[in-house]
Amino acid sequence: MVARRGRRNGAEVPFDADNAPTAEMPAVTDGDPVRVRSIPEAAVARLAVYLRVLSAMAEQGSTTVASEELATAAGVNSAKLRKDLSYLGSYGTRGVGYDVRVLVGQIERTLGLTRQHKVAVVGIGNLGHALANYGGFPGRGFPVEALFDVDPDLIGVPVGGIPVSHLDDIPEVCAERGISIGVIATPPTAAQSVCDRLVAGGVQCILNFAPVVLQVPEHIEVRKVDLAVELQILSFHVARRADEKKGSHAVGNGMVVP
Amino acid sequence: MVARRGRRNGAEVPFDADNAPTAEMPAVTDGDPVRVRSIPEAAVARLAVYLRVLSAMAEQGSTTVASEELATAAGVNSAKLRKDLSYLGSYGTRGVGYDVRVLVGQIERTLGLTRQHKVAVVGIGNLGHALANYGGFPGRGFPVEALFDVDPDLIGVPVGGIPVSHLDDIPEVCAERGISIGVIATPPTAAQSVCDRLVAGGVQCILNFAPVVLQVPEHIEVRKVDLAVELQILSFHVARRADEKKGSHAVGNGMVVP
DNA sequence: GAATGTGAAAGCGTTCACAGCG
DNA sequence: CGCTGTGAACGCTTTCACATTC
Repeated sequence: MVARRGRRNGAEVPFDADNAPTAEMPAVTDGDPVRVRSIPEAAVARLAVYLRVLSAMAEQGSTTVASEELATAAGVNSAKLRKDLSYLGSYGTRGVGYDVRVLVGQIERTLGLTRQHKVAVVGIGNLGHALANYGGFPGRGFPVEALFDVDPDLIGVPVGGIPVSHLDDIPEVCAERGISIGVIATPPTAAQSVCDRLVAGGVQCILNFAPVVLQVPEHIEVRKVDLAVELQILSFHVARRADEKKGSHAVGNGMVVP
Repeated sequence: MVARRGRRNGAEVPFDADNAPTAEMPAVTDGDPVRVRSIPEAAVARLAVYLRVLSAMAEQGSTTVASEELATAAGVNSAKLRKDLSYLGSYGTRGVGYDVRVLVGQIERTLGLTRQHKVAVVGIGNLGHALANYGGFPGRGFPVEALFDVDPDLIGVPVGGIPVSHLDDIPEVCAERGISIGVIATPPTAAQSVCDRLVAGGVQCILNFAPVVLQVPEHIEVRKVDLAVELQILSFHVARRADEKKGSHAVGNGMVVP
């Protein structure tokens, strides 16, 4: 996966390649004082997955879960899972497992999900439409509060309950409504300019669906979702597999081409 | 199940790198034509990005490009870029740079883009619709050749030129049409069952938009695109930043005290 | 007995810095 | 001289394995 990674551009920074995911915090105990040791970026992504699995388990009435079980459900191995959870602190009970609700709470806190993050979607084409209609976005906590497009026919039309505004109004509207996450679902040509306006509007993070490498200031976090890249990675694996005729030994499914 | 982790080797040629984890091949790679070695997964993802940038450059008439320039355009540093390209072989000219067209060709070949990969989209809701309408999918080479849904009102209706079939017909239709990539855009509850049927239909790779961890046989490659996870990662960074008022002093990677 | 939490080791991936070549 | 190609150093992740705790 992934693989991923967002920001970074700033061409020539002398030293300080920054980018080190560090997040430190004061200490201890439960309650609100979050204790955030620096958590590896890779672990953060998995925490979100664990959270989903745990939520499902909670709904089904599970109260505790062992690392092995949770790991399996999340598609990782148990050592990794325990290590990941250990970044949150020690919330398990030896010989028993983890309390599901406690863990849900801890992960939510760590991921900052106790706060709401208002989302703007830019580009109300097929994809933007789909995103806007997700209605309150996955698992709530990410309400869509602004939509933008250039198409005059769309301006003012409500999509998923929110009227579409014009691209030109991005900075004001975002600032006004306190948008913290901008989603770019425009054609590639518009993406950079949209991005700049989002930044101008005070947005802190950007989720970019446009196939472009965005240039952003240091302090803006960017994640990209690139369909073409995903498909090409899959294509690579298909090709690799096809060339793997060599392995000979009992590989299930032969399918070789001389 | 465990997250997969494939052995990866190169894409090409009779020779099969011994693919043992550690070993780099001894340097002896002389100017041989395309001798393969294993390409890191992370590099593969970037190759796709380089390819896009290079194609754009080619269209604008560039014939050669230096690593520094290409790297900047792709949002990486030049050392990484050169390393990545070196996995393809030596196609640059010292003191000059890379020939754009040659590089495009090499990357396409490595990514398996010289072949077509037929795509099926399952779940013709908002997102599936958007995907189906991408029409021939990003950058051609990934024609959508089958659509599936459960909704009786949708069956038979053409979307983006392809009539929608029923989920139950996934195995037959996929096998018939030689689908190699399945895209899952269904609600989470349906995803695993859809996945199983795609596999039964001979699909080799799956791109999963549903927020579920899919269980698949060893030989199937899965990539997931998870909106909720992306947003939660961004949320984490917002939270981290908010808590960062603490270290106060300038960016310099403050290793803060507990 | 059972399962967590974690140092230490093993793998990977990125960056450095320079040799090598046009 | 300029720029590629790459061994080697470095740092992040994952895995191992076991002491620790309930």
